[in-house]
Amino acid sequence: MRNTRKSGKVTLADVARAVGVSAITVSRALREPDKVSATLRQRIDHTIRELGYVPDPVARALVTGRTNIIGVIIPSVTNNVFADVLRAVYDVIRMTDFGIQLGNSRYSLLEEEKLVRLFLSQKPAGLIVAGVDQSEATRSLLVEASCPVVQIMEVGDDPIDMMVGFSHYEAARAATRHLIDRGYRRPAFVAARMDPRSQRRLQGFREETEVQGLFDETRIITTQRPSSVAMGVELFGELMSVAPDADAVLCNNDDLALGVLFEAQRRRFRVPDQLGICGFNDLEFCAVAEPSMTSVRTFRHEMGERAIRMLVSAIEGKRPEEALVDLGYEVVHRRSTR
Amino acid sequence: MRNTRKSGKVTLADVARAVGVSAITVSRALREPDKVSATLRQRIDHTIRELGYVPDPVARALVTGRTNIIGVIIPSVTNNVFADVLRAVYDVIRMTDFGIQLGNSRYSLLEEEKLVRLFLSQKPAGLIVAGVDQSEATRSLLVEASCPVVQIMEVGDDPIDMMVGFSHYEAARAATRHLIDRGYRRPAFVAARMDPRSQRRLQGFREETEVQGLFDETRIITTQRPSSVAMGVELFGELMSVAPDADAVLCNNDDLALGVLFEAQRRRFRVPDQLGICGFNDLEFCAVAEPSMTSVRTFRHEMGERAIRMLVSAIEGKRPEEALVDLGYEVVHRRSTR
DNA sequence: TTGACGAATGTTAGCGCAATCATTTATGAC
DNA sequence: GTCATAAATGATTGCGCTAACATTCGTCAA
Repeated sequence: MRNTRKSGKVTLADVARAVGVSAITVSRALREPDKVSATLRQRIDHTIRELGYVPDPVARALVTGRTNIIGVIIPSVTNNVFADVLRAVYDVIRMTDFGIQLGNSRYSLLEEEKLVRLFLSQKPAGLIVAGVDQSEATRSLLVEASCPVVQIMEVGDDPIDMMVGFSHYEAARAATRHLIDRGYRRPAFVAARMDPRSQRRLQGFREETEVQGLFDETRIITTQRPSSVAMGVELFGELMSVAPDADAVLCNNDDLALGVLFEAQRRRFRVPDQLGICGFNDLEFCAVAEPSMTSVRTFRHEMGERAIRMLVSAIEGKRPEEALVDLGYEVVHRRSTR
Repeated sequence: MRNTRKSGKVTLADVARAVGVSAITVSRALREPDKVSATLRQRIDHTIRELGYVPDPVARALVTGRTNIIGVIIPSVTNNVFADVLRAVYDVIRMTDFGIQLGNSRYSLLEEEKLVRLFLSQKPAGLIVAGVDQSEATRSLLVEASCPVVQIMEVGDDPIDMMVGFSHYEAARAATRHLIDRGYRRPAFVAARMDPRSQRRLQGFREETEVQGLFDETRIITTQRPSSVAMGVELFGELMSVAPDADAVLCNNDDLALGVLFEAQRRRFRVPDQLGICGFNDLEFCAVAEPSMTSVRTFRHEMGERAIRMLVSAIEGKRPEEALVDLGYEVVHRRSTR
């Protein structure tokens, strides 16, 4: 009957009675120790430990109208990119007594909206959401929300509240320029899971190649299906059957790039001479791959860290001066491009 | 002043007043629709929508003593293994109105204990924790907990409550046997982040090689540092300097295996003839690597799914017959071993 | 028509805590 | 000693909801 065990709960009132003070004094000793005399505070602390009192966050939330839960809504839990951001979030909130409620919108605006409604109904202390492409309804929910909100992964005009990210368009454009600078003349773009960020990267690729007079629609291979290494293999195969003369591939992420690399090796392509490969995100493996992988470095850990710090500051009433942080990117040239 | 906006909250009482019934009737219409007459239920539903009433989960939790939050405590958010499990959890939970509070214990028993205390104080509906090696204090907290608990990733004697996983010892032993069966006579074991599961895999490797008279301490390379592809590269380098005659490597996970593969390619090893490589977990990339990677398949998605289903059933009062589920494993032979 | 019984709805109380305002107790200037 | 002032502590109230018990209504057999 583990579900029905009496918990023998110790309340504030119990502590107060044991110490011989009123409940509110114990409450204050916990939350504003300065406002309670030193000796009393000690007696209270001692009794709390003796009785094993643990504050009830639910009751506290009911009366204050706020929980100490920070909601984080991301489109995927398996994507390494978000995992890195999350890790940073945890590294920071570990020191605090905030908890993280994680929502997975699975790249669906509808599911995202449902999650935002659900989270907001629970009175979160703050919210972190990925991207800038919320539905109108979601957006207005967040604008009206009575808690701070940070959008991450991207930068854009009119943040809902605060924002930390970088320009996917610019990053992809810089990577494309890199390929062209390295002498590749028939660059291709390969992408899966065409979410809004991927779309903007494609746009960066498109415009840079157009400007340089090297654009060719047939060298753009995309799919809505989820991204994976295997998908990189498949899409590269498709590219080779459609545009076998492509001499470089800008991949929408490193997983795809790894798949392209494997498949290129299977087909005995000489990388980087015959085929240049550029990934996106610069996951840890890029540096040690064989050959090492050129990629666009993004500052995911810093993104998570900045986001959660801004959020916590805002929760505590100290809004940051800059509501919009652009962390930039960096094209890391390695041996998969000449 | 987005923090102080009046929310103009609509309560149960408001709905009740508008409909002309008592609050409890509205409450019932929401939670036990059968107990309210059809016509009244319709009027109530209509008014709820009209007024935009949203139940307050905090108030509900205060009076019922339970939230609808399920706590999940894992040691790492960047490890793909846990991500796959999490994804399954979300796939199931999406249909329900449970939320997931995710805790990251960072492979520390102390942090895990802190998290369990924190989570339990918040009256979760249920708890999922990774592994079977909780501290004594954590364990007794969980045993005393007034909610169902599922341990995942491993199986072991005396579950705290319920358990879904597999035997890491047996899986590693089977992989070792595979290497030996394939004719490798000087197998090595490479591992990072020696958590309890890694220890048990090492034990499996050790005992199988001992039984077969092929054990050699110098071919065991481990480190406490976190696992990564780069670490695979490094540890393989170490192995080669200490035991250059090793003819196969059982890696503690696929990331390490990928690192070993890259470094082996750099050193012009012929895989699988000169060097066999076996990973662990059979991440998606294994099947499409070049050469494709032998690995031990583990059923991570099913693990998450079973765990969350068992948990939700238990929350609803229907305990599963079998409290302990062993999902097994499968050695997948590919071209990285002959 | 009566009464009995189940279905439908209502009344009361309180979950544990903190906001608000009220009171008491030190502290120190003169 | 007196008074003003600050510091420390307390009483009351209610957050929004549901458990437990209480009442009313409708239906149908005799």
